[in-house]
Amino acid sequence: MAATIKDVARRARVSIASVSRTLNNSSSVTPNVRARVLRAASRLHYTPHAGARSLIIRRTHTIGLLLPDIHGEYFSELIRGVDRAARARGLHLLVSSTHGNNAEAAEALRSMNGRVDGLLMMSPYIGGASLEDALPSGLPTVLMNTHEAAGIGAAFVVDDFGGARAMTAHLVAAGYQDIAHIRGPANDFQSLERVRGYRAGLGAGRVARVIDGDFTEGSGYLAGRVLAASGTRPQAVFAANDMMAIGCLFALTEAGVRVPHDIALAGFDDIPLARFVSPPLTTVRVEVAEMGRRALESLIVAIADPDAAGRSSVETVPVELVVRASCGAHSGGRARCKEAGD
Amino acid sequence: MAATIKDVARRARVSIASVSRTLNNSSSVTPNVRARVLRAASRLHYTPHAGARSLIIRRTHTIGLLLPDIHGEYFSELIRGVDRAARARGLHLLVSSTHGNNAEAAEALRSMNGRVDGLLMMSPYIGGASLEDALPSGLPTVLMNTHEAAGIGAAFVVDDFGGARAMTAHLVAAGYQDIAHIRGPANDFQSLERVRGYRAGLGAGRVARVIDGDFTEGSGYLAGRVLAASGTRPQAVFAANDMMAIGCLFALTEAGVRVPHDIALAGFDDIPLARFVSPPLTTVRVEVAEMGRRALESLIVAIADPDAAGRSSVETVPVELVVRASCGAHSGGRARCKEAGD
DNA sequence: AGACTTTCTGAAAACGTTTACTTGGCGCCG
DNA sequence: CGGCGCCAAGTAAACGTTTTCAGAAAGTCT
Repeated sequence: MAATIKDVARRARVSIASVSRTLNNSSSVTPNVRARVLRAASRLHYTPHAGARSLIIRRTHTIGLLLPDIHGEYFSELIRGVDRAARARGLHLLVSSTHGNNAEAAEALRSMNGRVDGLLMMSPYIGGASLEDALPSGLPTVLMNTHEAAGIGAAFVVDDFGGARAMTAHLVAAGYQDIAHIRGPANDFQSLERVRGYRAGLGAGRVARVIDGDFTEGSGYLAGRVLAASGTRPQAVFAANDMMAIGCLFALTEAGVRVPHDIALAGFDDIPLARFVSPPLTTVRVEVAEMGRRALESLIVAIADPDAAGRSSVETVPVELVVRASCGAHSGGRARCKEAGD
Repeated sequence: MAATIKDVARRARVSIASVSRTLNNSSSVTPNVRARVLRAASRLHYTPHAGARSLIIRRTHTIGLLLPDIHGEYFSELIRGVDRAARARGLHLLVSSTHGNNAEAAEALRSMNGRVDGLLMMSPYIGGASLEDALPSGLPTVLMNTHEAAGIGAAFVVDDFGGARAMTAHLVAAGYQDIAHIRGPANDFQSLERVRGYRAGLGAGRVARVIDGDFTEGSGYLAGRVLAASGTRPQAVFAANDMMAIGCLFALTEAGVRVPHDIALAGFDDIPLARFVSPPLTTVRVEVAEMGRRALESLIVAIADPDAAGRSSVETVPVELVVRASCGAHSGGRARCKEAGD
């Protein structure tokens, strides 16, 4: 159906080589030939077949983006950062999500081979077959938040441990004795790091109290219900991500437990939503869009210089404590506390 | 670097045809040959080159997704809907954003030719060159919320007019006389439809009051500031999308104007965030993920049956009024009623 | 005016697959 | 015992490009 370069050549009464040359103005062609080709191409609505083209020039101008999920504000932000950087470079994005399933991830990897110039992957999932051998060999790859970071290529990992420790320490410093933690899934690298940070931040005297969750709002809600009904309600709750913190906030509010008056609350990630809930959520800011941008830049240099790709540098992405009203330790004591406005 | 089918063939001492046959188990091969091929393939870490493969089988198992932007909850939801449906069908997604720039869109379209089996496009931008002739001919396409919907293929358009009219009518029925509208950008199809719906919903007696915006939270904030400072403050504000409504809400709250007590507020889209702000936002629900899913399904049938693609059916996606506290007309009459939903 | 250089164009190979066609070996039946 | 069909495996064409190489035409210099 679609016109090929042959059709254009035939119509312009030239060889396909001349068509190619005019369209890429690679080497000089006679004005006459050029005009004929251009006219034929536009008449036929000719659009080069990018697949065939990339087969021979060995460049697709596409990079693969493999994420555990593409839903939610966290990944949306990440994609945004990657997309901006990619578009600035004239690159396209082939996205895929693995849903924590390593077999699916391997399958996605296979089908990306020959379709992308490089790969940006985030795979915090732990367990199952290693990803390393599923990776098409020779494909430049940059990892994000992946525990197998070493040995593949460049990698960026968020300072989950440091952030969680700092947040816990902050709550401790604010005077809370009994601080609970709603954790993420057990097979998630970041989740583990945050638990570790929480434990480290508690210090020696305090006892850890960890509630299971899975990073979803629903699991946070459940945890909140349990906490509200519990006889031994903690003084503060630190959720391993913002969505769980928000779910928890809803459960608490519903149960008549006021945040931060009755219980302090904190999250992790600083998703855009965090500042919109009431009270605004104290959290740990992760510049996830920025991480995406940097990861892409790093991938680009790895693509340009495949030899140096061996140096597997792991870069830590810093995080920042964002203190808002929900933890009760807010400096200014903002007037916009909505929980009183019933 | 990466091994090709030839390398496998050489190592297994068979022809490349036999390799292909074993790997796709298309026709029967001797157990002996089969074993040799499999062993060689795994030894060499062979992964088929998807680009070359799709060149000859004329199928990429990828669909292109072209959106004005990929940022924000609205598009995130849309992508989610498309992604789920695509992954259920074993398809990949090649995403691109146009940022309201039709030239960029045309460029993106060109480079998608030969890389995708079909195209899912949302292009509410009005003006500039028509998209119709930028479309690679013969590429199955499904449009969403695009004013040029006719003549290209199947299309889905949200009932922006109906939703806006219903919302305005709701505010009128709630007793508000003076209802302002914060509109979206002037060159956006949906934006225009919503203004039109607003005007229709006002009815005969009332006078329209339209404030300019551009669908961003910032523009809503500005509008809110203007309104709060205005001597003739309206009784209700209907923003053309939720993000502007939320920006407006912040400006109003900051200026000490209470919502809904002093002024009613409503948005459009029902993004996830809408129910989290306080007061929860009255809005018009658009099942945007569902639209994405349906659009993809529709695209799949168009791909499978390219002949019938000519029937350019335009399907209207229904919307639904979601009344929460921010418009002051909530059933219970009090602001604290929490709207259920997920 | 002849040889040499320059410039443009076309033929053909290459990219990595799939697949139609061909070959050759083997058993079966007449 | 010879032809016939069958089946496995190999050869080569095809997909739509880019690019190298060679050839031809034209211009330039002595």
